[in-house]
Order: sequence, then C-alpha cells, then structure tokens
Amino acid sequence: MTAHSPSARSRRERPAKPALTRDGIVDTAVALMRSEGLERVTMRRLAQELDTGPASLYVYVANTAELHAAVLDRLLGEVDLSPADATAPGDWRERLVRLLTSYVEVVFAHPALARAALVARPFGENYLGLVEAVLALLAEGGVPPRRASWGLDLLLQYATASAAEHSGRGQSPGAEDGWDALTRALLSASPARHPQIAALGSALLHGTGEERLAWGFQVLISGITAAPEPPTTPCTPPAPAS
Amino acid sequence: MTAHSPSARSRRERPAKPALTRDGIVDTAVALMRSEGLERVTMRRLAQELDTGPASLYVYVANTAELHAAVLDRLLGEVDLSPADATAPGDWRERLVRLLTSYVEVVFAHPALARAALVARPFGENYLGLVEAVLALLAEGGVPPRRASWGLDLLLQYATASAAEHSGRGQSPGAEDGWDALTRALLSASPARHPQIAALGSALLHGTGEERLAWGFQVLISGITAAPEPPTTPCTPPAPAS
DNA sequence: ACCTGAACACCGTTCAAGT
DNA sequence: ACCTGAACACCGTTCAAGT
Repeated sequence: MTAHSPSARSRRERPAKPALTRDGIVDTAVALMRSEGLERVTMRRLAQELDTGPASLYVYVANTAELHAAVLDRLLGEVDLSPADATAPGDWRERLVRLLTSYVEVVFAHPALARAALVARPFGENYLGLVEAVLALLAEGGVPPRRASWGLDLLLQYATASAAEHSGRGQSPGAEDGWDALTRALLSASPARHPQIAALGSALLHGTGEERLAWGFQVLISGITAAPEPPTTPCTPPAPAS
Repeated sequence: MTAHSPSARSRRERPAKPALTRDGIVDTAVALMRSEGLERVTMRRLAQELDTGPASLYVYVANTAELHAAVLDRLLGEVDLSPADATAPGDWRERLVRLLTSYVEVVFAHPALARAALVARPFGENYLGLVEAVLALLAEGGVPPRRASWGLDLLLQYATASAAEHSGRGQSPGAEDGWDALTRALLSASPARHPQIAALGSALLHGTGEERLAWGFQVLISGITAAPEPPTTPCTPPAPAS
C-alpha cells in the first residue's frame, strides 16, 4: 500500500523508477532547480522527485552543500569560454571581461547558488575549464604567474559575490525593503554625523548593476597588472600536522 | 501546567520575564550568537531564550534575514574606525587597509553572518559609520566622488566576501573536504586539457589568507585610483513604476 | 489592542532494520 | 551487500483565538 502499485507512473511519464546514480541525481537536481528554484532543491524534495527516501541520496552525495556544488558545476557548462581563444576578436582585457560577464550571467539566474559557491567552491570539470580560460587570458596579457594565481581568485570571487548579492533583490515584494531601507538611510544621513555620506548623497547610488560590474572588472584588471608582485611563500600549510 | 509555576526561574537567574523590545531581542540574539553560533540564532531558539513563542518575535522583527542584519550591525560596533582620523599615523592607503582589516577581523568570527550580509545589507548606525569612515579616507586620498562611491562598494564587498568564504573551512572535520578536493583537482590537472593550471601547479595555492587579503586591498585601491571615471547615469531606477 | 498557542508545511541527517 | 522506512531533532511563518 505504500507506493508499489504496478502501473504507478504517478509522476510525469517516467516509465519506471530508474536506478540511482550520482549523475542521475545531479541531473534531476538541475531540472528541479530550473523548474522550482534552488530553494526547492533539498534532499527530501529531490528524493521525492526520484521516488525514493532521502536516506538513499546519502549513498551518492555527502550532504546538501556538496549537492549544490555539483549543481553549480553543471550550470557552469553554459559559460561561454570562447573569448579565451587567442583567435577571438578584441584584446585580452576585453575578452577577459566578456568571459567573466558570461559567467556572471549564467550564475545570475540562480543567485542562491552563487551564495553557496562562495562557501563550498565547486571543483568539477566545468569549473576547471573556467579557471583554465581565465588563466589563459591573464597569461596572454603577460601577467606573471603569482599575480595571475591570486588575480584569478579576485576576479572569480568578485563575479560570484556580485551574482550572490542579487539574491532577495526583487524576489518577493517585501524583499526590496532591505535596499529601500539602505537607500533611505544613505539619503537621510545627517550632514553633522555623516558628512561624507551626506555630501555624496544620491551619487552613492548612481549607475546600473551592469555598469558597476563592468567598472569593477576594469578596476581589478588594472589593479592586478599594477599592484606589486605578491610575496613568495610556501604552499599554504593549513594544519602543522601535530 | 504549561509553564507558569510562580517560582519558575528555570533559565539562568533572570529575575522575571522582561518585556519584549526590538533592542532586547537583538541583544539576546547577539548573546546567543556568541555562545552558540549564528546557526542557532533562529526565531524559535531565540523565542525559547526569551521565554516566549516564536510568533511574538514577529511583532518586532520582520523575518530572519532582518534579524541577522540587525545582529551584524551590532557586531559592526566593534570595528576600529580610528584609522579614519586624519591624525592617525600612516598615509591614507595604509589607514584604509587597517580599517578594512579591522572590519574583516570582526566579521571573520562569524562567517555565516558575512554570508548573510552579502544578501541583506545592514543599514544601521554602525554600518553607516563604517561607510562614512571609508569615504573619508578615499576623499583624503583625492579619489573623486563617483569613483569613491563605486569603490566603496567594491572594497566592502571584497572584505565581506572574503570573510564569508571562510564558512565551513576548518569547521567540522569533514568540511575541509571541499578545499581538499579543490586542491587535488588543481594539482592533478592534466597538462593536455588544462595546460595553464598544470603549469602553475601549487603556485595557485601559494600564500596565506592574510597575505591574499592584503594584496587584494592593494589591487583594489590602486585600481580604484587608476581606472577610468565611472559613467554618469541618473540614480538607478529599479522599476519604471508601471 | 496586544500577544501567542498551536498548527502548517517543511528541513538535514542517521541508523536499525529490511531485502 | 545494498538500500531505505521511520525517527530524531529541528526549521520559518501564519492566524485564529485568547487575555
């Protein structure tokens, strides 16, 4: 009586309960995210979609964070890496901005995923491809290795954080309150206590998200090429193996 | 029989159930975060701490995100703003880095809060004070208004994202897997498919978090002073009021 | 008028027990 | 050996009903 009536194609026209695999689970998770949003991609909801119990998923996925990282890596397959080709038009800076903008556009569609990415970095094939592409462009620009290594993190972190920041903005009608409140707080700053804020006024809020994103990339690229070489230190030793 | 035995000073030696106020709620939330971590600062757990039901909190706090933003603003009171004084030693760049480093140190203690801050910006008194201090230093450095406005966001976003990234790292023993896995993936990259990654190898992982943070500030500051002036656009119109 | 008990609709994760 | 039902220990938010 629990679930096994023979003709139980209760969900969609899936012909029979397919065998569980890690890839199958991630595929279903991606589909679920596209149809219902990341907030619905929970172990329980996903198990339900796969006609099983949540416990079964833990055979293939360590926890929710790992699942989300796997979903993000899948999504990263949509990033347009073509600007990294040396044959693409434009100088390396322009092409780097195009590449990173594509990344942001892909992640923008699911800001909650970007938020997760700041914590649990993905490390799948598609993420490696993105890293490779950014490094190729920095190398083409003559950025030396250590600066490129650290600059890579700066660029991807900025892109990811920019996408993450858009969670909640414009989602539910009440969610805009946060930004509204910040706007109000900035515009009503007292010239006595907060002279700088008061002096800038609405200039603080100038520009669209796209303009700011592009400007940020310019700042980072010019800073990466201009800043002093990072110090030479051995590979980060997280624990001295006591 | 539910809870009201007259001598019910069951929790600590709190003499009587104090009247609820927004400030009192946030105070208790901060104390709870310090003793049990942000993940325990839930509406239900907080209500329990205040000897009431969760519904009562919604009279004073709109939702969990707003609560966390309020907690963050309280925490921001600990940031050392003294480097913003024109009388403090060091040139403006050094003092700006000191100020931002203080911010990162404060937020670092509660990375989950930093993660929340990327989404629901705080907008309390202490946040305004921090913004004012950063703007004062940029002004002292002769950074023109529009660049200062956008640069402010870049600097604070970078600092916040850097703190947020440390969630999960070194928390539980299993949580390091994410970073370990990324390390393994980078170091074992195939020279054929990922030549740039393979060429850099362990250089990608060089340096401590502190070194990278400081370098990132240098990059941003030099980029902000060097990048072209942002375009002039009217105040960001989020919705054309249809 | 103000406050809140109790409910609704969910979560992640584990482990003893089944096949 | 492999898989999973059922439980444990929680969530946010709402609203009808109490004082």
